[in-house]
Amino acid sequence: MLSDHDRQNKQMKQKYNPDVLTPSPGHTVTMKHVAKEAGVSLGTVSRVVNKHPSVKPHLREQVERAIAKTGWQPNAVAQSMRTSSTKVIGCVLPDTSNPLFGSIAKGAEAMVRKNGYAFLLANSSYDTEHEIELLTFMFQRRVDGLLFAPSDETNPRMIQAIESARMPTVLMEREFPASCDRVVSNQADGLRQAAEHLISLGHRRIALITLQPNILPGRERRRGFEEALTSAGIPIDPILLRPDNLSAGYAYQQMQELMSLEDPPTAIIMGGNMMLAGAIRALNLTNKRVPEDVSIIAVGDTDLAELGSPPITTVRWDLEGLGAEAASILLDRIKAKTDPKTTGVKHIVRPTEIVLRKSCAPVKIKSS
Amino acid sequence: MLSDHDRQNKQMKQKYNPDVLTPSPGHTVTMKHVAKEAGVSLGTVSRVVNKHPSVKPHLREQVERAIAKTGWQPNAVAQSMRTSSTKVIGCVLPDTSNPLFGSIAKGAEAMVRKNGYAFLLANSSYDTEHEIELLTFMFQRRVDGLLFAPSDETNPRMIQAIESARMPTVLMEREFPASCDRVVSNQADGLRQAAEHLISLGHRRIALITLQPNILPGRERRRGFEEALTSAGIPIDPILLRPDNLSAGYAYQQMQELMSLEDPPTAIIMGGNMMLAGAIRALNLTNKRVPEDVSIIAVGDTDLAELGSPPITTVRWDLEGLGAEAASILLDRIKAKTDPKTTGVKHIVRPTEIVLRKSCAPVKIKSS
DNA sequence: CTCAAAACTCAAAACGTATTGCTATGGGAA
DNA sequence: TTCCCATAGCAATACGTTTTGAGTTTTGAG
Repeated sequence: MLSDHDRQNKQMKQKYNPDVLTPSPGHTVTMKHVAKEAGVSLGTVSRVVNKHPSVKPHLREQVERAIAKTGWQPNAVAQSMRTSSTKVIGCVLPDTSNPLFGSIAKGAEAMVRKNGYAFLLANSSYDTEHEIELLTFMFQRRVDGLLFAPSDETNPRMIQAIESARMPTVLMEREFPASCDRVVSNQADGLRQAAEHLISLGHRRIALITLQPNILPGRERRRGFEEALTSAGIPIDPILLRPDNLSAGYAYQQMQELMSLEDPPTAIIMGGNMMLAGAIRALNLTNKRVPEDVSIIAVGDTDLAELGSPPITTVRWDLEGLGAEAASILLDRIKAKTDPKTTGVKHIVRPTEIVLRKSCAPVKIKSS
Repeated sequence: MLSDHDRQNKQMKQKYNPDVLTPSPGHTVTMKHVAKEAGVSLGTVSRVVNKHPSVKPHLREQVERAIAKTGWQPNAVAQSMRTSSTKVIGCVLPDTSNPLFGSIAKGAEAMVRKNGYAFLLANSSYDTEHEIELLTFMFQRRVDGLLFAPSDETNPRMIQAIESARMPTVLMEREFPASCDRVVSNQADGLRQAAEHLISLGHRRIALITLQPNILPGRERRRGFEEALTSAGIPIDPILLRPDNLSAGYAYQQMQELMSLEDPPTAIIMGGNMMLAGAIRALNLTNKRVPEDVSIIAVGDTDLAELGSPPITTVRWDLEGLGAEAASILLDRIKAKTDPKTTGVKHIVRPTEIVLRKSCAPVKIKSS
């Protein structure tokens, strides 16, 4: 006699049950096929796959043969469904074609993959609204965690969004009032080194072109710069501070303005990794020579800085390492299932260093 | 009276059913919560969400309020499960920190995102075995399609792997004997232009440092180069052909060898986008001047080429556009559900161009 | 040789959504 | 007023896994 349920089940079989299907090449093969092939139940197949100890060697081998024969591959979607863990780390960056973010992404991706997670990448094009959309996008995909470098830390909508993002998040080169783990490089110190180097060469009129203060590196670079000047007893001339943008175009334009000042700077720090190109373009238009007429330091090391002429002194730090460490912290968070709100945020600061090349010279004695 | 199933169901409710749970902040909120909140059935919520026409405005609004109130967000994992489509495009590249691949990735990612898909990225580090693993990784995650640039087109294991990969795939800058859509740039033409330019300047001893022939650009660059020489009636001197690797280090080393030949080339083409840096390093060690002593053309445009001194003549093409077009073709494939094996492969060739700068000069009259 | 405990295996439930019949709830026509 | 039809809404099912609670077999001791 058949119970209600049996009948139901039987009917189902007639329509859908893979038991009766030969796993033809076109059809997807599931654990059911494997179970059928091995003459064993679903649960047993599962335990073989997941290396659960309590399954006899005999059966285990039988199942493994069946897997090989059917060519079954686990379906990560179904696994995610069942375990409510996607094994995916999301990563939202402004622009991965900027080698700065590209390298961070690479380091993060490697770490993420090494731990068996997948790496879901999205560029925001420096657009806060887009970033907010991407946050919900990542949440809807139920990523297990998020690596994030927002474009504007001060935007209230962004602050609100990150506060309510229901996923473990690690910020990279950024910080928030909200309690959020973060890993950053010590830009203040890098700029301090750069400024001190110039000061030691006798420069007193030093300009800084850098990012806007609504993201951490913008603030920190300025802070380190100003601290170095102040320590040396050099007053800060606001006209030499150009803290508004990170593009090459901005650097190009500010460079021109600075050089045409009536009392131009004798040294300029390019506080953004794309800026060197803009600066060189601007310099090419003038008859100023580096370092004879003006000393230059770039923040962010590149081929152009190393191999251009003259080679440019830069501030550099380990981008891939930063991405990797951020990923690592995130994975720890996920594994430990702890919340920064209760456990306390993790705040890593990584070193920066100055690499001396040929773009800085002692200041020329001013006609006095 | 309760049927078996009802009892079962009831029991279930006592244990798990969200109906009786207040969707507390910690708990995940599902469509069930929304249905409960709206006093409506699950199916109705689904149809509201999916904009199915047959739901009264009154109810629709009610459901939307419930969604807003509960803060429900669709679970993409469950959607993938149900629809057996993940809306994810996988992308496997050798190394995204190489700006060549980084730009391709960026263009692809933008296109993919624009179409509502997610972008799953993985670097293979130029390792074929790793690439094979990544193929099965991508399959297990059930990506809807794959963008791929393998590191070795000739490896039989790779050929086998790509043949049996059960997902729509578009190759970028690569080709396979297997029937596979692909989009490539016209490297042969680019190299032809480069070689012809040098020939027109009187050069006859032209060297080519380029990638190994087991990937398409390696073969095509060499082919274009040799065709140009042959057309001009210039014999090909094997000693000037260095087709083995794409790294800066290789270029550095080959450059040194070439320059110390007893009959050195008067012009050199660097057929790899990372090679210029190596070449410049090598040149910096010698007293050779560019372009006076040796003319240089680089394949792949970079800041260093544009802004170094002298600025380097290069062959360039639209990387982001290439990535975007590859993604676009893949998405079309997915939408149309067609198979290259039956429909015929799509093979896009995109133009390359030469950009003339200051690194090439007429050949010096040889002492004769 | 029997029985209790231990060791395995199995069937079924659950994850959150989309969809398919089907059942009511209307409204309109006769 | 009655009957029928169109249609809005509902309940149930399936997607492919993992896991649990409930058997069932094996083992070892008495």
